[in-house]
Amino acid sequence: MKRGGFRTSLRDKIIHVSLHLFEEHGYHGVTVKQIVETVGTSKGGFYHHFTSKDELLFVIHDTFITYALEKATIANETYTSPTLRLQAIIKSFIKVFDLYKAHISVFYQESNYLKGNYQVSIKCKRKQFKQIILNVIEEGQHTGEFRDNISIEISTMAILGMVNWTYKWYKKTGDKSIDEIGDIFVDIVLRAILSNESVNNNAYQKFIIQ
Amino acid sequence: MKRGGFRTSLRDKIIHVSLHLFEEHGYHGVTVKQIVETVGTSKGGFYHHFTSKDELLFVIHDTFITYALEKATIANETYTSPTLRLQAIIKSFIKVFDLYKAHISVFYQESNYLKGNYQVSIKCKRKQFKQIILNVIEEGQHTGEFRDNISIEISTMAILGMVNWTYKWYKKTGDKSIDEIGDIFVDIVLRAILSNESVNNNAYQKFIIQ
DNA sequence: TTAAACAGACCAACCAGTCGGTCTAATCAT
DNA sequence: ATGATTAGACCGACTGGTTGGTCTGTTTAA
Repeated sequence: MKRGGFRTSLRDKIIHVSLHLFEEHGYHGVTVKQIVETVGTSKGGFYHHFTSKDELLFVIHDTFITYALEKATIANETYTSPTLRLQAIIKSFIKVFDLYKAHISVFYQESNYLKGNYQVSIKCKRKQFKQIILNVIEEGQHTGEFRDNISIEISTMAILGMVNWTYKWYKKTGDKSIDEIGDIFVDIVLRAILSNESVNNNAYQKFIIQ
Repeated sequence: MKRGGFRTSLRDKIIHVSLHLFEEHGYHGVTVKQIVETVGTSKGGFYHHFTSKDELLFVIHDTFITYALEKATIANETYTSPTLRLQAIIKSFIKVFDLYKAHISVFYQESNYLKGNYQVSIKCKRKQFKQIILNVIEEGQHTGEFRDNISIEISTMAILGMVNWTYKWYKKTGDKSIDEIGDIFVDIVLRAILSNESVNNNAYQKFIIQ
């Protein structure tokens, strides 16, 4: 049976199991022996599908960041105004948490253990993601939708921080859904960076309350 | 010569060196051998001052969180209005980054490797810190300074995320000083959560521009 | 028959922590 | 003042257990 076949392959099982083990105990807190025992396979099975434990860590990183980047790009291309774009990006990104919570946890906690080309590849995609937000804010300042008396760079990092940090506390069983959280984040961000003119227009109400 | 003497003790040297090694390579990426070689001491010297590598990690965590907690408490006690309090807390916290950037990096990247009582002790202080912000926002909503149509919990996490994330990107050599960054953060947060009445009062201008 | 999928014993390297010993400087007895 | 005593600071070879990874062999499916 080839990779991507109609039955879950051992490869996928290993990723799935490792993900949750890494999330709980950290990359270094989990041994390959533990992984194969939990999966119900052997060292041979593991190393048939992965060249190293490092590669497994990379795959986990890559699946998440690739997905997030794709969603952000789509959100960016779907809308034309910076306000709508920023809103869509934030909401699409926060939604990723429902799907990839475990990936993200591992991503932010273990990314500095990635080695060589693995690290280079991931860092590049991270940069692209940040750049998307940065561009939107810059554009919004030019069109006058966003106030321009605030640093683009710092605003971007503030937004990224606010959203990224969610991995530390978000739980599916919490009393706020990821959609509600996303709405609040959009509210906070837009209130903070929209220009006074935009706020006075219906623009603000329209986008926030939707 | 006793600990805390007028010359930097070996203990302090070990902490200082480990800090920067951990920051760059992660706790698991640094061996005790590397530490003692960099310091210019020996295994014996290391284990004379620390019972384990774990304890060293704990000490690093503890010095930072204890300091941050103390500063937040002071900021909280110095002012009476929630707006001023929140402003002071954010600014005091962001200032900690200048002093303890390395500690904070290690803190957020390795805290889940702390074991047993070490972990319990740190988690407790983290909770206290979060609670301080939570209380301020709650109080602000009661006094009417902050708008009350926004979740206290999510607002708190948004603020914490925005500020905490700074450890990922802040550099002393960057073109924004930590003070400027703090001011922007305060601006963003207050714009986002002040009630419309507060904004219309001079309160807003007064506090932001100071 | 063949090639991929998997099993599991095995290994070399590594690493946190130990332990007997040395050095140094302060304290004390004479 | 000076030799004896002592305690803390520090040294570094060594160890016991662990870990990522290998290798040879077996099963399975086409």
